Amino acid sequence: MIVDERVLSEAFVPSEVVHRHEEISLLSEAVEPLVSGGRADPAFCFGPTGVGKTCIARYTMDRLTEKRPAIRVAYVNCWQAYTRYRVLYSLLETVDRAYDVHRSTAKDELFGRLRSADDAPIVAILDEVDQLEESAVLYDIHRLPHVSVVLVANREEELFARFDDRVRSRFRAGTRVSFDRYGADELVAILAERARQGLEPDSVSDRQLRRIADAAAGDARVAIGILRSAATRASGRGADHLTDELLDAAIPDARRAIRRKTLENLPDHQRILYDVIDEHGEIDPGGLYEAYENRVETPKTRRTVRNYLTKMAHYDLVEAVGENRGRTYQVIEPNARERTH
DNA sequence: AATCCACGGGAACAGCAGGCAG
DNA sequence: CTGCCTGCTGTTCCCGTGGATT
Repeated sequence: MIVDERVLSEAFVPSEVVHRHEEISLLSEAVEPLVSGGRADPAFCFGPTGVGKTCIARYTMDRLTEKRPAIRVAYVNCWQAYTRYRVLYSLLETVDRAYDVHRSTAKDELFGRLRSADDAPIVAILDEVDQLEESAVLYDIHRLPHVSVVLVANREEELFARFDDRVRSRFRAGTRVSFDRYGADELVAILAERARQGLEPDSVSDRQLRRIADAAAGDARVAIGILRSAATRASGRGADHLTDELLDAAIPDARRAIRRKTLENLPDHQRILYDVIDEHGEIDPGGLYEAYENRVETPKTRRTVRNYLTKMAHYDLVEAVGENRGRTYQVIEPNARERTH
């Protein structure tokens, strides 16, 4: 029943984008100078999760390289590359200058390499850029005349709050493209297109697509996740179309699956912290550390645990309620609506 | 007023991977 | 191959800040 699994995956960039034409043309305009050999101002994509920011950024840059093939596009996800070193490394990697770069290459060496890779313009898409711990790397990149950046993040205010002063002033100019949540009709159109490309004809009805769209509440990632999960189950039992029962199972699944995946990727100690918080529902920092301490053989220090907790709060896994003395921690439920991440 | 508790920045430190000389 | 060196990363130590609490 599934024809092409990639079409239903999260990283898939469709060759034709449904909706978002306005956003695409704004973004294309911003990078247009590159076509004629100029330099583009920084561009920003802002919006909540699952509204197509990353997808559109990639799509638009793909179209750009069609116009001018010499342009190299580097995609960097700042969840993984959150230090200056990793960002530079990741950029070099996609630009193909990472050949003999190794772990022990000095940062300035990496930067120098990127600087000398100026035979063709580079567009750096920095995804989830609000996860960057050293925003100064943006300033470094900005100084390179042959590198243009597209920054992808959730909210402008929070992003700029994390910047240091130099970066803030440098990036004040630039094109902002903001993405709103999809309406149900738009989601249905997106799903229909994915189903057309990824599934056998008639394996899912319009009414079912509508149901998925409603359940996803404007989040295309969740919507596609539901479709994928339902389709996988269906083909697992040899069915040639989706049944409503399969959908019933897939809908609550999709959000939880995303959560489970992030939890699985969490290092052990952080997982345990999460579990403790989850079991208690609400717990004060002292009690949390105590419980954690009893559960592992070699506990990390309090300071390290604080680092973990701030990190986990960033992932939107846990939440600190209150200030100073009366502070407590609790988990954020995956189905919490309208998260402010 | 003194003490407690929590937070987070910054410096120091340890572990590790890879380069390189012998 | 071995041992030393370099430099990133994660962890810890130290400490100032600020709001409770006694």
